[in-house]
Amino acid sequence: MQRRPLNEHLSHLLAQANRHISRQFSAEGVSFDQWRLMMALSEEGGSTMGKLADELAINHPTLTKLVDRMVEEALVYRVPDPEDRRKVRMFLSDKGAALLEIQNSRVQLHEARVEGSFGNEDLQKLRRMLETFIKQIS
Amino acid sequence: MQRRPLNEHLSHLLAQANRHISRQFSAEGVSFDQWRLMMALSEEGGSTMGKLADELAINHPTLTKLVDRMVEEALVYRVPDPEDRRKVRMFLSDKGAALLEIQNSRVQLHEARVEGSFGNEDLQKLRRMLETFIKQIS
DNA sequence: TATACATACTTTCCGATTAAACAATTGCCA
DNA sequence: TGGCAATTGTTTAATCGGAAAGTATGTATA
Repeated sequence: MQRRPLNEHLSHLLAQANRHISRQFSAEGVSFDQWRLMMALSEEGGSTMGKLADELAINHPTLTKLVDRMVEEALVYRVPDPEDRRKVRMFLSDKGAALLEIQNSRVQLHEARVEGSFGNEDLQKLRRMLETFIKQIS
Repeated sequence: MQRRPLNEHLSHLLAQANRHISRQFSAEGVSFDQWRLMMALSEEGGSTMGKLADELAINHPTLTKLVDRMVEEALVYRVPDPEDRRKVRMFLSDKGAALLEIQNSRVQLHEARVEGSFGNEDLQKLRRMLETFIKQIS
C-alpha cells in the first residue's frame, strides 16, 4: 500500500526546497515571484501577461495582481499592444532594473554557497533533470 | 550583472515544478499540504505541531489552521501531551487513512509516469541532490 | 456582414497565508 | 522556592491567492 516515505517523494523534496527559498526572498524585501517576474522581463521586455503567466507558472489573475502592486511601486509598466488591443506588454522600469541588480547580488551569494556543494557537472545534470520533470508534469 | 537566464536558476526550476504539482493535487480534491501532512502522520503518529511544521516547511500558524480544517473533516485529531501540556500530538484518523490510500493510488500513477523518464539511478541521485540542497538552504 | 466562438486580461468573492501579538506551560538558576 | 526566559501552540489583523465570472477585442463561419 505505497509504503514509500514522504522524504523519498520528489514532490515533497521540491516543496521543501521551494518554501525555504521563498522565505529567504521575502526576508530580503523582494518576493520570489517579484524577482522571477523582473528576471523574465529583464531577459525579454514586451512579454504579454499570458506568456509570463505560463513561463512563471503563475495563475493569470494572480499575475495581474502581482503586476498591479509592482506597477504601483513603479518597478514594471504596462503597454497596450497596438496590433492586438487585448494584449498587454510588460516592461521593466529603470527602477525595477536597479532593484533587480541589488537582488541579484544577494541571489548570487546564496547560490554560490548552495551550488558549491555540487560539482558543475552535477549541477547541470540536476537542472536538466528538473527541466525534464517539469515538461512531464506540465 | 548576473546575466544568467532565469531558466538556469535552480530556484526557478524548483518553483515551476512545485506549482505544477500543487495544481495537480488541488484538481484531485486533496491539497498538496493536506497530503503531505497525512503522509507524515501515517509514517509517525503522535508528532507535535512544531515537528510537523519543520518537517513540512509550513509556518506554525498556517499549520494550526490547516489542522483545524482537517479536524473538522475528521481526517486527523489532536491529543494533548500528558507530560508536557504545551504540546499537541497529532494523529491520522481512520477516515484520514482511508482518504490517504485513495490519494496515494493517484500519486502513484503520476509518479510512475513522471519518474519513468528517469532511470532508477538518476532518480536516486536527483533525490540525494535535492536533500543536499535543502540542508544547505535551511 | 452578422452571429457565434475564441482569446487576453481583469475583477470579484471567498478562503488561505503571513507576521505579529498573545496565552499557557515548562525549565533554569539565583 | 520565586521569578524570568524559553518553548509550544493559537489567535488576530491585514494581505495574498485561486476559481469563476466578466469585459473587451479578435477570428471564423455561414
